[in-house]
Amino acid sequence: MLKRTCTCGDTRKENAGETTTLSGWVNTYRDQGKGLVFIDLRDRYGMTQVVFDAEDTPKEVMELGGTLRREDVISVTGKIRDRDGKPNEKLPTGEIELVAKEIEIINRTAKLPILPDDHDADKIGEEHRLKYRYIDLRRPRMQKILQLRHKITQFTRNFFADREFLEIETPLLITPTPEGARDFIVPSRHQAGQWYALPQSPQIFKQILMVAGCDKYLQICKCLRDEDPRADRQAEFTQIDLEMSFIEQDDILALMTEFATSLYKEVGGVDLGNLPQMSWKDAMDNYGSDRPDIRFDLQLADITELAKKTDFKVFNEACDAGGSVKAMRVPGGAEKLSRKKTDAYAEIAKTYGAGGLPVVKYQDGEFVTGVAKFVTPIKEELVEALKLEDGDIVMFGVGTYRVACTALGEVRLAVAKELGLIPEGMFRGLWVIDFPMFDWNEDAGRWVSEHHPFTAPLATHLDILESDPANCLSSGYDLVINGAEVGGGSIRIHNPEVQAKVFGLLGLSQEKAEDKFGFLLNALRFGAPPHGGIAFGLDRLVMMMIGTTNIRDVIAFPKTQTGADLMCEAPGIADPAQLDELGIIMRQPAESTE
RNA sequence: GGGGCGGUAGCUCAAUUGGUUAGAGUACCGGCCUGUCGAGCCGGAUGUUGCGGGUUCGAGUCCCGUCCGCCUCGCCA
Repeated sequence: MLKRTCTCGDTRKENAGETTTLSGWVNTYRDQGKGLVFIDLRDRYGMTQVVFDAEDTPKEVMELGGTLRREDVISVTGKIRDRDGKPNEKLPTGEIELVAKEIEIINRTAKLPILPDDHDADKIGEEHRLKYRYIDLRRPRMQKILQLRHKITQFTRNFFADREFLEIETPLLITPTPEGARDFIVPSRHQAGQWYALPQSPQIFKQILMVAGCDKYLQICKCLRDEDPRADRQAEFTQIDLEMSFIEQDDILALMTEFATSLYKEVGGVDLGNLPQMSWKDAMDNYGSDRPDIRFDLQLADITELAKKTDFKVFNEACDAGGSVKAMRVPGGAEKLSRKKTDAYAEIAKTYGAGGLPVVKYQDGEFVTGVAKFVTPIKEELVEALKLEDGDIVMFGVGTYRVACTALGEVRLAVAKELGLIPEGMFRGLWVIDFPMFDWNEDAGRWVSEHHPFTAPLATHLDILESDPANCLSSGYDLVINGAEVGGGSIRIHNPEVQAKVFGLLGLSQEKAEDKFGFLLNALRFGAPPHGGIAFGLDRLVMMMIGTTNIRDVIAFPKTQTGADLMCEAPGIADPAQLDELGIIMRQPAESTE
């Protein structure tokens, strides 16, 4: 094999005259006739033009050059030539070209299903890109993403290694636990009928590492949750997982702020600024979300008390049921937002559980259209409360507190997008803190953890943990950037009695808690240090820095919405002998007989 | 589990009201061309219209079912 002496990305003008060998894929070929063929040779590092020129290239090499097609793999040896007055300004190597003297055609390509060209690859159906991932990943854009992802993990390892964190692996085959996401399960051969679970996160293990005296832990690890995916969510994803001992919330937030801001600065070239803290309540109240996008203003106001004074049935029913009425003033919205638009926003509100989206315009000192007749009686107070100005539009979120907030919060995002209120290229982050410990789940008829069952209540709220769980706040915290949750964590419970109380509130009997989490409760009994930590979503960090909303773009081998890997065709059929060994009998689906 | 969009040549798409032989660009194949750089020009080959059924003289088009992909609600401690 002709061994390469440099890559397709690093030859420059000053290398002119040198003899070099390049290896790579034929990105494109331009056959000018019998005496002149150009190819762009591509590898991970870049692209270099190779020219087969009858005046300088041996005849047999010339002939082979003419047969090259896109994505053939070759090695070429030749002399670097200055292109003088005719550089290709699109390429870093554009000032030179390699004049072919010797060629080895390593592998011809079969007829290509897709082309790895950034120019048109974004139009290719994702199904094809996933099936032929090895071709798709050749694209410069995908290579750039893989490299960025590597830079982020390298930066992370260095940052935390410099601060005494130990990278420690935790098991993939663990025991199924109640609470949380649906587990992927794996059968045990030695103990037929018993099952491992794949970890939803290394949560309990990293806490036990703290009990084990490891003090500072880091792992970049896969987490698996058998739940339906979304554009920004995949059943199999990666976390930057951290835990520390003998610290308090502020210590973690300070260190993680330093990590996040320096990561964004040094890898992303972006100034995150400082990361303000906002309580969960303020986030919900003012932005209608526990992950507020603070790149633009447009805040919500609570007008529940005012709404009670109206005769509007929609308001009254929500208020009578103990719910809320939220209002959002859109400056100048009366003209900018047509009926068609506000109808579309109503559909958004409905998907988040609201009955609709009452709307009113404020023009010439009067409320007009929509619910004008219902809110006119509270005109003065509403104008005052929302600081309304002529030409504004007001939208209302109505329902339970969470529905009213989130429905209007989602409309807020849609309006901002429509009106172009979100500045391009801006990154704004914040810490959301003071989460509630619990959320009441009507279906289950019990409290469920807002964060997870190991999250400690705020020290100042420990006394109301059992007496008033609804108002008990936790020491949880989320890092939110541009309206996306990129990380979250908490101070953990390190006292077995407190942990047992929380399990109790979650409806776990003492027996079941001991059965399912006994190893954690046990560990806490043998000298557990105070500890806490955080996990960042690596995929989300990469997505944000690369500017994509598609998580599959930042994963080398992602899965589809039904959990399939279209390239390797997972999941697949297991051999009956394998199943037999595991003691598994398939219940034949009725319709699968053909 | 629910809602929405899509599936036609290797790829990206078109195809009128249900009507002739399902077209175009690109990739591929052949030819021409000595400075291209998304090369250009000329020609060629390429189809289970996702799959199964139905309506009809006639279905890519209409109906039913089903599979796959994407977006989304629920779900994701």
